[in-house]
Amino acid sequence: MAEGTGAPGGGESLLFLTDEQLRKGIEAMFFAYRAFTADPDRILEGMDYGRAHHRAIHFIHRCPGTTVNNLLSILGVTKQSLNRVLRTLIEDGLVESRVGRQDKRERHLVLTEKGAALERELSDAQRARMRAAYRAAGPAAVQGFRQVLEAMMDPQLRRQYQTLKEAGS
Amino acid sequence: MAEGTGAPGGGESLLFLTDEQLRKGIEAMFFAYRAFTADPDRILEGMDYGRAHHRAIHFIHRCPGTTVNNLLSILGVTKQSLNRVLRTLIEDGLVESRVGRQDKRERHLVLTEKGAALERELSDAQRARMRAAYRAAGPAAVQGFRQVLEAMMDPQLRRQYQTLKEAGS
DNA sequence: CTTGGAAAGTCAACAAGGCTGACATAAACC
DNA sequence: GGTTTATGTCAGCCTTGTTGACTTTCCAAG
Repeated sequence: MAEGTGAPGGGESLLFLTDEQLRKGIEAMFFAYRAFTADPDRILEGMDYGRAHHRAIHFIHRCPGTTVNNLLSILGVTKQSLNRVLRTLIEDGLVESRVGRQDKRERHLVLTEKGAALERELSDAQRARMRAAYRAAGPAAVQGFRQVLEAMMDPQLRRQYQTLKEAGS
Repeated sequence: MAEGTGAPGGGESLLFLTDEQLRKGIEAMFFAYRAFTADPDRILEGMDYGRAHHRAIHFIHRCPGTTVNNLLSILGVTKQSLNRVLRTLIEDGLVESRVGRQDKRERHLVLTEKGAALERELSDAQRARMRAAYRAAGPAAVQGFRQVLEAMMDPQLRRQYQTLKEAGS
């Protein structure tokens, strides 16, 4: 509310902050997220897995040896919810659960070769779409894309994202 | 698309298309979408409504008088799924369903004053977050943000988004 | 050594919100 | 009159989230 000038020509225009522009951004997020999840969803349907399995597999791949508690805080779900997903992945031999060495209460999660193969299939599909979008939009747009997404996160989520971001290479 | 160099320094660097960069974009989408839906979810919890109700309310507000079929194709769910949501909104007096004049088979959906009030509360919260993110990132970043999101959509989704985008103002 | 508490697993029950299939009705169209 | 279209509805199923209660394991402090 009370957006200030709105008048064009005043040094740096604030026209990009109008409700109209914000609404377009909101709807773009809605439609883009649908597209974003469409490819992995398509691959997983038919297998007994869903989006929750994809997320677990993704982050276990990203953080090999992570504990259940750590995974819980990344995914933002309850342990009961994660456990159901994790159990099927372990039973099916996609994920291995190793008792911790120092702290034997902890379970360290890693993908098996079979799990890594599925991860590759899923992330290849998701990356292909992302790559096409990046290429079409160009490097400057990509930088802006990431800036806005990061600015949208709550500080706590942003910290988790940053930690992951730095952890990669 | 003239892939060309890949080598740094060669005119336009393609380093933004590495798997590493794509992964960061994917994880940014994941965390940002959580934040994106968090505020409306918080408002709706406690009321008997959920994210599905929010989506219906949003698009009925955007397209007043839209038919059920049109709403279905925007939301991308089955009529049974939408009907469950719509029925409660109509029963609770947030949405009005008017029999069509020309074609009496159609129902035209509009928000009541009560529905419009909830819509305002929800979209105010969502816009506030968006506005903060836009302001922090700046106009150039916002342009890139929208470009990448649009490029990510399937052609059919993009057409729906474009139609809505132009319809506004 | 005992005990408190953290980490993990499990069971039961429930809710939201997707889905399919089948069927009913009314209106429009041919 | 017969077919198609738009809508609504019933029943049942699945995934994925939730809470609450309880157990087991095991580190660590007293």
